[in-house]
Amino acid sequence: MHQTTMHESSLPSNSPGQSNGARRRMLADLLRASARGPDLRGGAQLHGSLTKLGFGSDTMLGNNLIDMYAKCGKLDTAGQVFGGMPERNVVSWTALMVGFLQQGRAGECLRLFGAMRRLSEVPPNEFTLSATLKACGVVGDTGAAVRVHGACVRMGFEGHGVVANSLVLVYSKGGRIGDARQVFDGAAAFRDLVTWNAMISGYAHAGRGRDSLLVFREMQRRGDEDCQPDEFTFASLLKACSGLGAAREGMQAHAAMVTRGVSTASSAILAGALLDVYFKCRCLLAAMQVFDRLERKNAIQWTTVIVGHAQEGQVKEALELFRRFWSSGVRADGHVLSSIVGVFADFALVEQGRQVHCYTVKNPAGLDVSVSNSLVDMYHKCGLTDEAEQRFWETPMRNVVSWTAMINGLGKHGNGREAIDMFEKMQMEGVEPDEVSYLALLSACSHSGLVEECRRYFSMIRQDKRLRPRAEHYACMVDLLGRAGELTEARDLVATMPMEPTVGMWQTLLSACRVHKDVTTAREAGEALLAMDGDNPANYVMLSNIFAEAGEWREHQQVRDAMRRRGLRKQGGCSWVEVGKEAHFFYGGGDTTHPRATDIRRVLRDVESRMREQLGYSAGSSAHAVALHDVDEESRAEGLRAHSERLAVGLWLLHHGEHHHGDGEEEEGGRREVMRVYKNLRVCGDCHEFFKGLSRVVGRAMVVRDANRFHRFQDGACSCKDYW
DNA sequence: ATAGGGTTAG
Repeated sequence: MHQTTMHESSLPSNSPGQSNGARRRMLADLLRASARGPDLRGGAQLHGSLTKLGFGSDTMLGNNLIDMYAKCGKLDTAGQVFGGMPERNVVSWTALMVGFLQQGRAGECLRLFGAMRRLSEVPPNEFTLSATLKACGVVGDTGAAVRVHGACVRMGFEGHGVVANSLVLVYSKGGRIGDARQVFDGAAAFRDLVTWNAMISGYAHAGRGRDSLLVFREMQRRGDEDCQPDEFTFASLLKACSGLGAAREGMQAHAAMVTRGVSTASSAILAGALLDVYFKCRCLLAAMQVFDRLERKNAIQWTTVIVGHAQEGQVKEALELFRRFWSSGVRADGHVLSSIVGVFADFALVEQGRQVHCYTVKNPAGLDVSVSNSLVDMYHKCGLTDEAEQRFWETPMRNVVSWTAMINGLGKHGNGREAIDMFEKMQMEGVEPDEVSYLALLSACSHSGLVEECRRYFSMIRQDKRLRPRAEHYACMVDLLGRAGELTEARDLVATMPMEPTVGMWQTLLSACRVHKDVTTAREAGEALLAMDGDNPANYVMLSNIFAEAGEWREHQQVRDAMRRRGLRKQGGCSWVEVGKEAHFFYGGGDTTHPRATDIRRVLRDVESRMREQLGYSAGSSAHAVALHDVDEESRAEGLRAHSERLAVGLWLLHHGEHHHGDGEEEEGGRREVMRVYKNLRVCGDCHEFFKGLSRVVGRAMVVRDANRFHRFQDGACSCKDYW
């Protein structure tokens, strides 16, 4: 931070021959400079000098002192000065309020406003009211903001710029975008750049990117010289583009920034918004160009690039960036940590997540309940129920999110009864369920096939006056009915529910059609799905597979052709495995880039021949494999051997020397380590068969997490009952 | 004494 240096010679006490009034003004100027610094030492020195000079009771200088101490983060001292003043005016009150507000203590700012109204005769001015409105926004009390708005009108400040700007902001943040617009329109006569920026940001915040762009264009069209876009304008504009996924507008905004000389160096937030827009628009190269050029990178910018890569499936790059971030020494806060743990959860990178867990034990951010919740979720998604539970019970101040993470985790592993127990315990601890926790519960019941319980809880949400079932809750019921084989009822629910069917619902219904081999319903659902989400290759793959498995080769081919005509390609499979605290990635179609690729193939052939001898297994002979690959038998088998999930398992076996001794030795603590492998898509049916046999011949449990669920293989069987 | 921007767990 920039420091203002104070020289002894510049102190007024050393400048004889000045009038008292001139000294007083000079002290005020110097205090303002110390506040800007901020320079506490210089400011405190001035405090001493002005007392010596007999200005101890001066209201203006007292106000300057309050401001200076507040800007230096010394609110206690600012409060002492305030308390010791013989006469306090509106500036004294406002300076202290703004001080609390800027130090993030909005509640105290509001209490101070209350005290001012009750205990003093001093009327508030436009700055007092503006600070109060902002504080209402920070504590999320829009109702209080409306009352303050009333006070503004009564006192004749409504039209004042500062007040209007704060009103626009507090209304748009409080979800009352219509009221914000009304204030904005009413302030047409004295709009300044801040008013425009407030409205642009308000629309962006409310998810109304189009309106945000329109207000920006209107400002541009007027071409007012005082209203040329600055870094604040561009930050909000970019946020709007990002929300819209509007790559072209985002790039235009970036270009306009460059021509206007607004650089990413002028604000870290602007740089962050620019990164965000490029990631949302999937322009990773452009994003990284911006990122690489940043001289100083903050934690949020690092998080944006890490999460941005992960969301594009570029896990390897995300991890590399995380490593760089971790060693850069940039401090991470709770938000950053929970976002990053979220990435590890999505990709089941438990060792990476543990690293963060260890860090949080020593770091104050570890106390953040959101970090704890994300760790609970991560352990569940990595299949480590015990560790998730331990972390859950260690969480202080558990909230509804903590409980939901547990309900969800238990549900995903097929422990529906335990999930219901958790839901009941949560209510006994006085935590009210919300929509998301109900959703977790429904999904847990559905996964465990608890049809009646699921129906019961579904009707409970409808009875709860606070809550309303959303599309996801209906989707869950569709899933449940689909799994139970009640495809007609599922189809009827989709047709009669009070909202439009979502893409996810049709996908769920389609996958149920696959399990229950219902080609008729599949045709209908498939048609609706492709009409809504025709750019997603996974939909074509699912539908064509259903036709193939039913022997409807003509329709199978039609769907494949439609997909090709659209220029869509099946998303590449990718699997990974953690060995030696390092994640190794394999891509579909015979990835030979791993340094031990040859050894891996050898190990897999080894195991396969043992499976053939002991269990009569042969690659590519299962019904799904035959249906899915319309090629000759030998190349079909070769293709399956090249599947990424098998290569990942091969590396695990190689690393643990497991293929040499079938019974394996006991590992530390007498517990045998479980093989864990992850895949971005659904595990292929033939690999599923392969893993069953494998768990038998190596005498070891394995957990495979794919895009859909967990599979636990043990002694020749899998925990999931509904896999094709 | 003077308003404005980005990330956020289930």
